[in-house]
Amino acid sequence: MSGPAQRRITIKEVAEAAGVGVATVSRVLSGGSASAETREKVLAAAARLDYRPSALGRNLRRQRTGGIGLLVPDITDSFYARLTDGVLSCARSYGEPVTVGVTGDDPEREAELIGTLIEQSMDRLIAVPSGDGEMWAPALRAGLNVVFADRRVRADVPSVVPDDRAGVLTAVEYLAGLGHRKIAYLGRHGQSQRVAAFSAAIASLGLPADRDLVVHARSSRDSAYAAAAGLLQHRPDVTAVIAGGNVLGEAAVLAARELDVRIPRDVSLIMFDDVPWAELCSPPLTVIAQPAQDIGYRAAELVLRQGRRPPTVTLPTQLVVRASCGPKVSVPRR
Amino acid sequence: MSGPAQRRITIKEVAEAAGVGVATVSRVLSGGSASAETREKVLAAAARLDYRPSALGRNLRRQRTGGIGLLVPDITDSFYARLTDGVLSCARSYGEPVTVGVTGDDPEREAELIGTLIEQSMDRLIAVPSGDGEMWAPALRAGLNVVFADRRVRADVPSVVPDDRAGVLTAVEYLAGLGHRKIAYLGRHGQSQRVAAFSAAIASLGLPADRDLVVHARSSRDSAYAAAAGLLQHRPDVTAVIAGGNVLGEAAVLAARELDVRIPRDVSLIMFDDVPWAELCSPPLTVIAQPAQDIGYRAAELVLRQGRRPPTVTLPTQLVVRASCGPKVSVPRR
DNA sequence: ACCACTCATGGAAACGATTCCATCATGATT
DNA sequence: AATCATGATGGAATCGTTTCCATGAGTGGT
Repeated sequence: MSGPAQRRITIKEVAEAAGVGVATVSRVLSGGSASAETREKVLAAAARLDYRPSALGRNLRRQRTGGIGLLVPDITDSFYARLTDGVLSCARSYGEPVTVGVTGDDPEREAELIGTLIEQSMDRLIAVPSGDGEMWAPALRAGLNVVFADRRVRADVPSVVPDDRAGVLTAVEYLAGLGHRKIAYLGRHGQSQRVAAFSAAIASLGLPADRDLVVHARSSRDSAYAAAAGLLQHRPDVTAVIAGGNVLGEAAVLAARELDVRIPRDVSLIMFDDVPWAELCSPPLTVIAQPAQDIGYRAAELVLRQGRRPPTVTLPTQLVVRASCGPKVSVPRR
Repeated sequence: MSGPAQRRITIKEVAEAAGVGVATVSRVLSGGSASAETREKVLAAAARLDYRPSALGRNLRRQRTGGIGLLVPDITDSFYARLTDGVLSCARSYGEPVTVGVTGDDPEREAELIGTLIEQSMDRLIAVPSGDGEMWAPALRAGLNVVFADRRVRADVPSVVPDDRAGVLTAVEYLAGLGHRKIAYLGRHGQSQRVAAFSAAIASLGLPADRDLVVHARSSRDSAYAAAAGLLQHRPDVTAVIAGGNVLGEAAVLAARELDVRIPRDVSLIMFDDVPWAELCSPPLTVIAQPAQDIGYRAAELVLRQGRRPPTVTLPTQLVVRASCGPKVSVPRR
């Protein structure tokens, strides 16, 4: 099927064809100094032979692999897909390849993937961290150039995150303004920042604190559905739910339908992350939009442009009001 | 910030620590023959020093980079995100890293990305091809091990594709059974297979052929919306639309709303690719489900397991009836 | 007791690039 | 005219691994 796998042109052959030494070829091709005459000869020979320098040789000598590693919990989640798109978009303009891994929010899998990346001598990594900060100590000690995206678990690693505090506060204030007092937060693991912001917001508005009002799911759709259904079923007193991501939001809508809980009549719903279908949904979902693509792009910039790196870049979120929130019902459901 | 970038342990140091030669270490670690005694010494030394072989050195020597390249048109599109997930899932079980690039369905960008991959000596590639078959000749000649996914543009390259013919036929038959005769296909570039299948299905059912009933969009959401709006606006006689992907379907629903065309009363809609939100949509969308994840998984298997490779794997699609199709209206719109 | 044969073992070459360093030519300065 | 500075150039070392090949030890057979 495939041909005789034609051998690759090496720098030695180019040198021979141009009648110069390999060192000169290398210099010309990587912008070193050379006389106009030899430069031309080398360039001509390289073009004629269609020479492509092998990244393998270069990387071995340079002791580092170009390219970026990217670790996301779930590429199927629109938020992380867009984040990935941002990374790829920035990396492309630098001509850097990106190696993607999905962690499923499992610290063990994450560690395994980091291991693979280190084995490849990859020295730049963008990650949506699953585990706690401790886990990253060995990777950092190995000289890995890490940037966190979406979540921040260590102060000594540059991070690009959405403004969770403001986003949560906006959502809670909006719901409180509608008269809601029992507001639940439906989140996934790894959102400690947001849960903290949620509790703070609840407290600052003088609403009743209740630890059971934050529910956690794992990263699968099944787990999200179970968490949403559990919340709606066991807490008929909550009148508003904040879903901490589009998968959670989707699960909440589905669970509400199944349980015959109407949105927004019976319970109001705000979803983190604006996705195209939020508008198509019935009812159209009120959301806190997050700049997923920007987060990825900025993280890639940070990891590619070494040097002065701000500890944390925080990107604004935005409340988009549609039709999934209404005034508090006067009598509790059921 | 980052520490003194501790130097990497090399095989030479392990050999020294174990009191053997480097060749022996290499043999032990890659499963060659060695006496039980030395094997143990080597393993102990490697463990003690936390030795990780450098993929760089290995790859240079072996003249090939492990890992898989993956080229998709748009990672933001749920279909390709799921396909990617399938590839990653299979690759993970082999411990192979995956390098992802997005082509935007632009043959030029695609060629550029292939170049980058070849530069990395990557020799395995899974691609959703954007251009025509010709484009791939150089890559194949370079000894690249290619598998196509989702689309098949060359007979001499193994491909994993959904059963477009059956899927389209099912959709057209379903709509015809509802009484529709003017059925439009809203597709994107690169779907020549499906367009051919569409024309064949129309013909086989004795429906009027009309070339203008297939409309093409580029891969952006804007382009999809424009195409959908154009179709609905200029062809009030079509009573049913088949959208060739979830982005197109989304655009069709949006455009229909904007133009006050009601689904399914005014026009019926079938969307290719089942996505979670299809059920949440108003109305819930009737779809032709495609096994996106499976396509990716199978393609990865094919590219990883060399040897006997079937020319084409075709995976079944499935009609999922929801609420976006109705009987043909008796009077044309407007 | 000698030969043939197997098997573990380590030295060294190879992969393809970059880069240090020595060499040589040329032009400028004393 | 001799010396020095400058700059272009090519040989060779280097990166970390795998693998070829030679060596030596040990075993069994005649």
